[in-house]
Amino acid sequence: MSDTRADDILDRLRDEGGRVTATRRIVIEAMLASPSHHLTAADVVDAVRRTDPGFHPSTVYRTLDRLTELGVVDRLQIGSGPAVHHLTHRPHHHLLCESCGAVQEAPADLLDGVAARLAQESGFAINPATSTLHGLCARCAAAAP
Amino acid sequence: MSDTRADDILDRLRDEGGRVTATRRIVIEAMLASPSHHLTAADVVDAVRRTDPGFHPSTVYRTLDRLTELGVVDRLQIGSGPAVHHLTHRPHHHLLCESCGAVQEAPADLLDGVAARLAQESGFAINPATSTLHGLCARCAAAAP
DNA sequence: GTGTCTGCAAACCATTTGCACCGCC
DNA sequence: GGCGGTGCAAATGGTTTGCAGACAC
Repeated sequence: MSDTRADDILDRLRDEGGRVTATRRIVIEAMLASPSHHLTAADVVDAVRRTDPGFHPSTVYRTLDRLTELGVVDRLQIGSGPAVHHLTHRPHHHLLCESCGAVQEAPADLLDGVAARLAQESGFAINPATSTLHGLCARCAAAAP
Repeated sequence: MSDTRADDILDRLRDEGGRVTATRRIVIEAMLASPSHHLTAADVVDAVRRTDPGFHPSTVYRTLDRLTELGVVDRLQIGSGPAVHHLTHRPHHHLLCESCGAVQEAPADLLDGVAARLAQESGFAINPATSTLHGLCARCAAAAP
């Protein structure tokens, strides 16, 4: 169940010297329960307020910061808009549609060849978790010329 | 000379129905003269104010918008910070170092294979001009474990 | 009890917008 | 002279911070 998963995360948090609070449990459970896998801070606030109205944005930002530090959450800056977050799972890349704003996942090995080439040619080491390719999703590409 | 290049750009601007003003000439010349190829709006304001103190940020934003629309300038959102701009030249990708913030250019054909694979597998069409790969530059990768 | 979290308000930064005036075409 | 550009101030949106009280450990 997701409770188990939430507990695992909270245990990790405690192991790292963090404190397990009702607030944090609610945030993590909201993220686990969310149908979308790419939540803005505002999305999290909305979701959490269903359980606990009077919840404050700054708390979400601080909680997400902490969870990101901990490696439990990935934060992703897409375009100039708000950052999106998701619980860490298997590694993957992201594709952002510049027309409709949708984020989709791409296979983790997508950039392996590119990474090898870059490492050799320039020593640059790609970070798959935060490298987002921009472009047009299939739907929008079909709609545009 | 850069004057020639500035004139070319201003001519294109006029051809598209825009107006050639002293202000815009100054902005373009400042970008041509800048040692860095990746300028934030604030950088442009600073550069322009050396020629014309009392210059206003909103004008820079509007001018950069117009030039971006025109295809003369590329705008690039790197991380959560301010957007950077450069005059359009040969197509290329960008590499952002997540440690030191440096932006470097990568060969235009870097993602050709990836683009072909994505197009085939999911119909997603990469936009090379705005796709920035994140990671660690050679210097920072060597410094970190 | 002590150090971390939280609520709250205020500050922050990059960017956008509304409005009146100015000046290119 | 008409429309697009500019100066200016104020608003916006996302995020961060300072402080005082609350709570996990």
